Amino acid sequence: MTPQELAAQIREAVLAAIAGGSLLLESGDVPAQIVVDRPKNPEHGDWSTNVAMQISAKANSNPRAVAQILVPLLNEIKGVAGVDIAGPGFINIKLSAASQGELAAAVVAARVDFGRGDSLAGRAINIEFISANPTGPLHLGHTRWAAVGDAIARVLETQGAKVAREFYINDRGVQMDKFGASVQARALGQAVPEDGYHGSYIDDLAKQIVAADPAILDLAADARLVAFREAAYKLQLAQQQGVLDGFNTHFDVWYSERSLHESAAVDRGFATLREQGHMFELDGATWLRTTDFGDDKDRVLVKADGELTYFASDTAYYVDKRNRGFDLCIYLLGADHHGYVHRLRAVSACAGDNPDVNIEVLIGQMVKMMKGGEEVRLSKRAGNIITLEDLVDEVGVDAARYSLIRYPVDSPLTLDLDLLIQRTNDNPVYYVQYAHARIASVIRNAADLGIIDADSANWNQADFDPSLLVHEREGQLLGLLADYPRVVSSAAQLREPHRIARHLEEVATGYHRFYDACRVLPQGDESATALTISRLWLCAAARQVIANGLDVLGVSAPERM
RNA sequence: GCCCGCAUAGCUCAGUGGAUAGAGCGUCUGCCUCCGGAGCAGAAGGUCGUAGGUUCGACUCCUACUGCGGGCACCA
Repeated sequence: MTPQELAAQIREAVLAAIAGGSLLLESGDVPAQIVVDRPKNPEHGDWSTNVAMQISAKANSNPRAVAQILVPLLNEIKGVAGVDIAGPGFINIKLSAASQGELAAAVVAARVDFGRGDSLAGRAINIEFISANPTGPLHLGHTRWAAVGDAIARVLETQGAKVAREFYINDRGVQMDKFGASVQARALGQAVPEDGYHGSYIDDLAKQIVAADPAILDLAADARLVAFREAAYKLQLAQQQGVLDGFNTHFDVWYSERSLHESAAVDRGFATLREQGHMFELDGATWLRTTDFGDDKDRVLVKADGELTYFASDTAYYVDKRNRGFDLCIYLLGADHHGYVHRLRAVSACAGDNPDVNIEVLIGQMVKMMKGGEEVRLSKRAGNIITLEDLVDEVGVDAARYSLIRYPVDSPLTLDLDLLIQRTNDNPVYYVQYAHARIASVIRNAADLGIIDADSANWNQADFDPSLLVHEREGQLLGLLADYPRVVSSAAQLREPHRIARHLEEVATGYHRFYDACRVLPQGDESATALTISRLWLCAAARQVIANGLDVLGVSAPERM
């Protein structure tokens, strides 16, 4: 029995108590979702519910008295082995081994679908992240979003949402010109302007461009600058795309700011805002009255000199996303952009949308890196850039992704490179992957011994007797596996994939503890028993949950390490 | 000045109103004739920044304060 099924049965019991007159309550007062949690203390049973405390006030009673009424009804539920009242009114439920163990077969049968749900079915979600200028390599802040943004997209997809990962290419404006001028300067053997780009990658780009087209040096000055800018742009964008591909982060849409302007999307965006009545003229400029919707000042769209602001692009871009059919636009921004939250929400409102429904802005705090006990300073314009590739070269894609994902993004993150470089269980990704590889090894050995087929898809469920899984640590492991779908669902709802990583670490611990206490395969001249088979089912279920969870994080689940 | 985030063990950090606040690292102590020791078991280590409030119940929600990080543009 899954906790979801148990919750539904508890709800039935409460409704039955109301119908029978023992609880003086309207059926509408019963929460739609009964909370069923795993108690921290195993002595408190397999599952626990606080429903008695939730409804006691409305029933004009106290929680323990309500619990007393419910206990006999809960005892009637098939698969429930015991019900206790504890503390202020918790109801602790113990399941029979058979009922709890059935879950292993359910997991093995569901395979990659275990943990998926439909709470976001039918939603079209656009999630925009990284959106770096194509003027340099991706740095650590981008890398955090590459890992977390992709993981959020994957988590949303587990709940049935149709998700588009989108990268907004800031390929318009003075930064591009500075970039082109910097590359050109290096190609001509000149010093890069003070406010230009200084990394050694600028020299590399210059060399590549000249090597591919030596005639570029003979162009007239104006044309040459443009040629360098465009050539460097193409190379740098391709470099970012290649790096993200290797990082297992694949975008569905690469949206160029230039194309936004070329496609008249800006005009369409302005038309929408004008219809809604929030644009106005002042001092020769065109403004959006974002203060109507909580911004602290109104924002300029068109400057007095006729130039569009960057904010105009942002505004048009939002309207364009909505016109492309997305009912929710998620933005992942760095902490240095947090001032944008109010104005982006105001844009949504000015366009006639509901900011609480159609837009969501998540802010990721800074990533710091320590090396040799000192902070490594990050600077995009200075040479000393810590890039995505640097991190991956040092620790690999899996460890890089995992160590960035396992923390919530709203607190600053300090990565200790010296620790991450060590391939030890200082980095929990190895701990989780090790559990997966260990299970794979056990099942491989079982197949080699002829006990069972190597592929759990071919196992016969009739051989599996869940009632044999009576060991305390088998029960704890089953409980952790049963809780996985709820963890995924809340991770999706809260846009917090780190919850999955943390749960996988618990599952890995649960498996290692089980493995330590419960011998799976026969030893010496013993032969396989029904218990051997049942434990192999539990192993396969644990392996499936770890594999599914790692997949949501975009991290590999190795058969061997 | 205003806005956003954070403050939990020596360190790095989990903890979506619930029971005795957890993990890893570090320190100390145990467990390999046998399925992967990248493992397991145990010890020590906490006024959850401070003060109020809401609640049957607060690390969690609200208010103020203190400290730390980041941000304020007709820049991009």
